[in-house]
Amino acid sequence: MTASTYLQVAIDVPLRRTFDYLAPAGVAAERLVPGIRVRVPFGRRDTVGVLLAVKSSTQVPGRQLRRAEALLDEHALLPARMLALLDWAARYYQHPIGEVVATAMPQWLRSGRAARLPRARSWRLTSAGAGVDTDALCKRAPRQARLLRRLAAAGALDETELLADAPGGRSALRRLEQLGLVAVCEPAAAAVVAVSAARAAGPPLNAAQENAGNAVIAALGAFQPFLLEGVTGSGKTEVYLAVAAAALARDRQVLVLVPEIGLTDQIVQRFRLRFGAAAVVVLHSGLSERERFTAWAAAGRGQASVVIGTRSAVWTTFPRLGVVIVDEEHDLAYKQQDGFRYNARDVAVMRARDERVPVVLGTATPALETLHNARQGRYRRLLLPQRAVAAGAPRVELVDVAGSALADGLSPRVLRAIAEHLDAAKQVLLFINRRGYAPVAYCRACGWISRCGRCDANMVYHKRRGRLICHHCGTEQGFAGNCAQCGAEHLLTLGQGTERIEEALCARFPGHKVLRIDRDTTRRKGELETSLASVRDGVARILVGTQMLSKGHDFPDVTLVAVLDADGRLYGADFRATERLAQLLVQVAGRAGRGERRGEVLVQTRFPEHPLFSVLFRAGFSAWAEAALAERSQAGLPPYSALAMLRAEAKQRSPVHAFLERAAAILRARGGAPVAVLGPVPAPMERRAGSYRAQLLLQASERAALASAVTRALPELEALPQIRRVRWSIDVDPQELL
DNA sequence: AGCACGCCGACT
DNA sequence: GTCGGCGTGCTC
Repeated sequence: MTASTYLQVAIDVPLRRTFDYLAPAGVAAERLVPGIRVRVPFGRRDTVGVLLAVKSSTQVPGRQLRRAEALLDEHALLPARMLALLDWAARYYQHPIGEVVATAMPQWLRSGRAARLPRARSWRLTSAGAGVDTDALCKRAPRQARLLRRLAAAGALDETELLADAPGGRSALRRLEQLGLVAVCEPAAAAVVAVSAARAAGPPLNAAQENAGNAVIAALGAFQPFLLEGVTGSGKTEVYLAVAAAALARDRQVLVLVPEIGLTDQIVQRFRLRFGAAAVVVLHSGLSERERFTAWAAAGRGQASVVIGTRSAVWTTFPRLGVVIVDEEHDLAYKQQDGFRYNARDVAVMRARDERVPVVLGTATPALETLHNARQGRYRRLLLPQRAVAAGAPRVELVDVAGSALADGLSPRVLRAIAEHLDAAKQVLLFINRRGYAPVAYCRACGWISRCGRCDANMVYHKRRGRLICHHCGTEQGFAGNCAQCGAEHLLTLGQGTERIEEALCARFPGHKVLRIDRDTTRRKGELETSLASVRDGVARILVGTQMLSKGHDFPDVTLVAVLDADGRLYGADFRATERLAQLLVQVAGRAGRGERRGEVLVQTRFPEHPLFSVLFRAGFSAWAEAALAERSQAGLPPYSALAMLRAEAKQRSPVHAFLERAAAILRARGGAPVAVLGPVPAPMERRAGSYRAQLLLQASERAALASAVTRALPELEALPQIRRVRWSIDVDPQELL
């Protein structure tokens, strides 16, 4: 080891720099591979960092340099390409490199644990196990019975495949082993998990699906983004499967991103059915650390063919990535809303570029940014025009509720329609974007309202729980209908949420099962699946839910969809509010009539003349989007400009503004003419969870000008004495200006 | 983010 | 007299 070898290390701290170390004593130079983990002394503690580069010189004075203690890996956990992507992401999102690198690694590895995978094992029945009456066992131990049946059917199975879709399977398997009913066998003895021809073929594609799939398949091996536009039911997933099959046939791996956990299950099942359970691994926040590491490592070693995951799965490493698929690319869930505020869809595109592979952005309602890229020719547009199952587009009707007093928020027109569809033995879906019973409680006697003490917001009445709950900070208090101030009874509860709608429908349509689906009814694991099952098997007739119901799920017997509160977003403060509403309305309409019967969509609004409705429902989403893009262009808003938001918050108001005022001065000085510095202004909900919040919006027509202004200004901001009195963050490409 | 140092208030 | 409050400074 020569003295002129320095390790440049990323450490998981919120500092916008790296740290140099001497190599551990007695380590061969060949082992100093960028992408391995190193254990290093850091301040007064020890921590795990990632080696970014090996250098022959350093700016750090010799007396400050310390020696790394140990190398934790033999091979790079993060390959050079991933390190380059992370470096880009840190600069693009103006976020500390150490935290960015940490994002790309499971906690299991960040904490310094060995990167060894548990050895792949296979299981077989013992003779005792073969003699078990699984029907009898099913009563007492259904999970064990299920595993025994699988093994009986397959002879022997790889552990991954055995435990796929088997909740609680790991402990059941352990128990079976203890009982001597199953045993580990050599992998060679296990049935080979072959992707049989029949399995890989899938159903025939229609012409549009075929064209779309072929266009992507023809692009395999080079960078090319595709916008796959298809309404709900047009069969995007079949295109994904065809593309994945082609990539797999070339011995390439596939990354599939989905917006949220709830949507992984169904897509995972379709991929597993097609390619075999062992080929497909899942990555989302519902996994244990061990499971997450196992899945991540299986991808990194090329053992998993397909990774399906939520936002953070975009950082999975692959030795042979072949294609990236981003489902529902417009979804806000791809944007991380705290800490390292990346957008997984945008990272996916950059990732595909680095890896020289195609990326497919699928949606019925493209984000305006994506549409703009397609119009500029940067993305190729693929259309799936018709519904694969042809029932035709649903009929949309606006229900004018201006000036009419509604019984529990339900107009006579909507109630009539519900009765009709129920009589026709169909199911009904109602959307209201608010949980709880009523958004506010009010005392006529003394004027008291259920205000949250820590937020600029009202506390929502949750009747079933008998509580008032603030949806912004979680503060709760008991509420039995009496005024907290004067003790008066029978307070008014104003407005409606899912709970009240549910109650009203139960009263009006006795004999029809009403099912409410929102965060309150699906809090525990598996509850959503149970609810969805009772919709599909027809037990539930009326569904009331928040927008979590609007996504992805296929209910063939739902023929009526009603949106009860579209107006909230019609005049929202955020310039993207109408984009969200347009996307929601189209997605929601897609829930109606996916079976053979034509669906009906009712939208309650006090502004039926609003142009959004006429354009959206007469001319369609594309026409609306073209108009919206023209407006954005006029106003100089994204995608025709770049935005960044500097936010700050503190327990008192004054330090927040003191900091942002100083920051604004610095940015105005450093940014020059191309960068507009707007603010600071209080956040739209200034007080939240006891903190005062304010923000500074930066806007420039050229992204590069904005980026360089921020890059130049940040060191000065960090040196401000006021910065220590606030919590602050920078958000590049903010999705919500709130 | 941690973690330690340092200088002022109510307690075994 | 000390335990501990959180302001300040630093991390190769």
